[in-house]
Amino acid sequence: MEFNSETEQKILNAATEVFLQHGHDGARTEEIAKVAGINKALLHYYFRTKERLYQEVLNHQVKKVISDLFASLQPETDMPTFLQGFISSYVDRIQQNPQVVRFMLWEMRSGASNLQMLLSEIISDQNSPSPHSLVKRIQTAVKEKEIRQVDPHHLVFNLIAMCIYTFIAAPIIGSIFPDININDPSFLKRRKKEIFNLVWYGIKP
Amino acid sequence: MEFNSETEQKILNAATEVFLQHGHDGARTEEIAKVAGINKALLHYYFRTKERLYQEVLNHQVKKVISDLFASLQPETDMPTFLQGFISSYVDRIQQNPQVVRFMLWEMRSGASNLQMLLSEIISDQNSPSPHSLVKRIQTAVKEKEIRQVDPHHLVFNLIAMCIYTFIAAPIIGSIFPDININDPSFLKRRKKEIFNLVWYGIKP
DNA sequence: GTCTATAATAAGATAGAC
DNA sequence: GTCTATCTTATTATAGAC
Repeated sequence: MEFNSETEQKILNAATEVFLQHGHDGARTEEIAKVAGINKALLHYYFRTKERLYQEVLNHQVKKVISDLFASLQPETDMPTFLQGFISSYVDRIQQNPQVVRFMLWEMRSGASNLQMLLSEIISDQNSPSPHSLVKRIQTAVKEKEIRQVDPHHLVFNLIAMCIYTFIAAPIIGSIFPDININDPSFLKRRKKEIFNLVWYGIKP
Repeated sequence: MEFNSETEQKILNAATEVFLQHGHDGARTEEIAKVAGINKALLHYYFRTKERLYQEVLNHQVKKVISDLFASLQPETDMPTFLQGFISSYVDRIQQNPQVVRFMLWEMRSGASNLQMLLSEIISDQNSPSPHSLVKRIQTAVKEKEIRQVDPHHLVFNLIAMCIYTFIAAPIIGSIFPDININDPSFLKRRKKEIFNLVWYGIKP
């Protein structure tokens, strides 16, 4: 197991910051170098091209997003607790780092075959939890009449959608409803509660 | 009232296509010219710079997205019909043109002050319907106990989130659940039904 | 109005000294 | 390993003929 040199890591961190903010096309290697506190030449020394550096960042971020998403699932608890836990921890995570989602949704244009493969790999790895765990927990709940008849996939989509939306649409929301402050703790609390209520009343038997 | 020349319009259409796909930074004026069937020089003749052309496109698209979103609201109908109408027409619109939403969410980084202003303008225009109409319809429903106590803003966020999500996350969803085809009519029908059921059961008194 | 040719600049990548 | 200086190429923008 080889460890990255400190410099390599500094470049990776800087690249992550810059790529997440500007995307692949908007990112400038010069800015990455500047943020890392080094120069372009050294960047090329470590990563050869902008493309390779981008792939490293993308790879790492995608893995992190997926595993973060399902790391905190507690399938053994009853449905309301399970939902509340998922919503709460997921909203917190997104709020702490909304850029990742914005970045992924943008860069994932249909036809990004490298990403398709990357995702397939991650999902098929049996050790790590996957969206399928979430789907399965809901399927079980339906079968045991813990909740009403509902399409598990669509419920998963709906949950993720609601947790994500306000944070990636923050600038829009801010312009349209000036009195709402997305990052205010009271907003967060409210948000979680409203999502949970809608979903729980929406699916309880 | 002056009308755009045919060529000007061809360039605008091409620019829209290219900017929506690649974003501001990824778009190339040469590609725009090619798609429009003209050359770069003519593009500059009409729009002077890439920046101005971009602003035209952005301006037009943002206005369209907002007005489309609320054009089909029918506040006079009862709540279930109202919801069903909104969900159905909104999902259809997004599905027909998911790129616009992806583009807006991406380009709206916090600090895009030109956009903030643009949105404020559109919203404050009393003639056109705004998100506030949707909020108001829900407020009324709460007041008249047509639905349970619910935060109108959050319900609006939730509705929009669910309608949008699957379409901008289509590539991700495709990779994780290979057996789901977002553009299949049966998926669309299912999607609308599941959103409506979750929301209606979730808010009925 | 529309084109070809070209200038001006920006950005990625490399050579070579230290 | 790290830097400065430089090359090469891509991209925006303009000049000038038709």
